[in-house]
Amino acid sequence: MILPLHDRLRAHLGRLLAQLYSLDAQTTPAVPLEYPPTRELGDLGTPVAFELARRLRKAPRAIAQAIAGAFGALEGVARVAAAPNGYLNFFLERRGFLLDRLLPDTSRRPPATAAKAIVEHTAINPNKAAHIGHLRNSTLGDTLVRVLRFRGVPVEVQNYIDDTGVQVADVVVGFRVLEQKTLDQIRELAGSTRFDYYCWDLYARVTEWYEQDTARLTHRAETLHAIEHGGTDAADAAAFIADRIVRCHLQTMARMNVDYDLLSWEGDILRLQFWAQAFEVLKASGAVYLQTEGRLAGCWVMPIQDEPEAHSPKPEARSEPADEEDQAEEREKVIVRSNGVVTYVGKDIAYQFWKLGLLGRDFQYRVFAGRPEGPLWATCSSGGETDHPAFGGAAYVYNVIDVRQSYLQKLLKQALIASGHPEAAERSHHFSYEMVALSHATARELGYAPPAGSEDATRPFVEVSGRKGLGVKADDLLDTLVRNAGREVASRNPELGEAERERIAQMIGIAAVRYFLIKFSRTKIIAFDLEEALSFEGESGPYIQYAVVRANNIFQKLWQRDGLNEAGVVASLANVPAAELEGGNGGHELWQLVLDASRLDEVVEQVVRSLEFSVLAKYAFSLAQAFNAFYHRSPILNEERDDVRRWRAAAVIYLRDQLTRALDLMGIGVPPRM
RNA sequence: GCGCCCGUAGCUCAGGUGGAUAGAGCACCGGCCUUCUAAGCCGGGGGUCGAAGGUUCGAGUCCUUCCGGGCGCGCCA
Repeated sequence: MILPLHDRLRAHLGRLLAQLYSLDAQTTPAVPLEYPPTRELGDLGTPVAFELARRLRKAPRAIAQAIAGAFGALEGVARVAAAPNGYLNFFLERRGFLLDRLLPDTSRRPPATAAKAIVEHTAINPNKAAHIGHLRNSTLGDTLVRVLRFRGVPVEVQNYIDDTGVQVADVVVGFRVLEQKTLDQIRELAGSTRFDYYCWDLYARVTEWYEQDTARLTHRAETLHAIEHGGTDAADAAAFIADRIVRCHLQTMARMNVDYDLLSWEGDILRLQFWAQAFEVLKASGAVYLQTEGRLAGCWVMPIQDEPEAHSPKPEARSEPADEEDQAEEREKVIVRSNGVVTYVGKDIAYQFWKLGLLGRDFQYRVFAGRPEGPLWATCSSGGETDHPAFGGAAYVYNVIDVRQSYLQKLLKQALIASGHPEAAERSHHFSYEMVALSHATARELGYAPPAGSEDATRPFVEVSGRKGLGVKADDLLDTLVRNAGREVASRNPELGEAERERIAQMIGIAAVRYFLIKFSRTKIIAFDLEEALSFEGESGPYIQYAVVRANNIFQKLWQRDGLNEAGVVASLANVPAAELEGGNGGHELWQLVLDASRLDEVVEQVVRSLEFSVLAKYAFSLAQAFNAFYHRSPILNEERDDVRRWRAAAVIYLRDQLTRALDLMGIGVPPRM
């Protein structure tokens, strides 16, 4: 970790600048810290002299020299230098830097004093198998959870289950109308087939069946109504299907190392009348009102501010006088329809209120499944456990949901502001990301080729469609990846037993997908290509795992051959000359490794600030890359100079530990062999 | 029409709150396995950063306009 050093250096420089140039808190410039392009120039550097040059009317170089001259002593900093171009550079105490970081990793975590955050992710309709797009959501969501926890934020992970929606209703129609199945027959089927796969196909068939005769949509409406009111065969079927499919999804996600604290069921939000409660709040605050005229007469509506921050009056002095009256007309979003039924937005507002502790009403809770770490909880409407953890009521909320929902997520924040909770709106984040589409090659493999000359054929990718059944099922993808990884593992480690090989193959396959889904910016559409995702070479999760496995091998052999363990190496360093680390043997490669490895906390800080995980992925990859290059050039086991050997080992211990942590933040484990 | 996003090497993409010589993977070419696992390493070719203006000591990064592409804007969820 290097952030504490940054902080001390900034504070020291801040005091120094204030003193040297008679600046106060207002006028002292921020001190940006960077890494000079080579270690010859320094380990840390700042261009702060450029900023001061304008104000002081002096050359940057002269300012840098003045600061360097007055710098004095700061623990951890060996030397300060003013570069000819005006940069101010710092050289660190390398030996102490590394030794500090090799101390046992206790009490280093920031204390969990921060306020609770809720992260909601996954939220797959419980009517069919999960696909590759869902994996992007849950991988991003789970990585967010891990990264926040690393920063010391207590996180509650929720998975929203839309068990009362159209998609579940459609599968109910498929079973009951299309296939004429009773609930018992559905149950039997669920016990004897891949139920989520079966529903995947059935859902596509129902969609097609509707398209053949749109009058058949009455079945959907009837089923939807039945589900909402309960107590019918159709409602029971819906409940059974949703429960079973959710369990399938949980299994898929468990393979991905994705886990939850609470499953929030939409049915409970309805039955417990969260909306009625939220409606009172919204009415009382005037956030919604009853429209009495126009086409929305009879609806409860919320005014929409299109440009909340556009306060530029646009001095259009010559705007046409009377006309364009309707330009001033406020846009309105319907929250409650004229028939009295609340819209999706309304339900979402109620849920968001509950997440932030603003609703004044709570769910009941049941144990949904047992796990080694403790029960997985789910909401319920009645008969819940009396003893359960406290859920909801968070200070921060992150809704992980794709970019197409931006408009609605914006309305959510407006509702919070309008009902008098601007600070809650400020703490509500829409964690948005772009879609996963299919490359043409992969779509073709799946049996879908857009007709030549059609619009789809000209696009760079093919859109997935659950309704058409077009997409890569998550478990199929994982199976393929694991199978490929298993073949590789077997050919390299023929002595491994089947169970161990399978376990390792799982870890490698998961690393491949998770890394693949993290390495692109959130705002980038991923054109998923099977062949590309199957590659374990180059910039991939397995590449990084491989680096750690190699590092671990070194220490295994060091122990077997020389009886030297890691603790022994670290303990011996105090009396060993550190020329190899300090550049005395020519070159700074070893130190570069240590410095890079120390930056994990800085990278995570940036990741949380920008909510951009590709930064973490690239960081881990470049660390692995640096290690692999070092590995080839600088032996440890066969290094004859004992001091060199020990410092190399020490640096690799630290790098390996940091890389392992980085992988863990991405939900990727380290196999014992590869 | 309005809003959001994308445009960087042949392809796919990175490029902290502007800073030191624009990077990586894949593909292509040439090397490296009696020495800690070749899922690796080393070397090579490859760029008007969509275009034009502007701000700045300094712009791939910030502002404006334009071009090309995607998505969103419902008494659907």
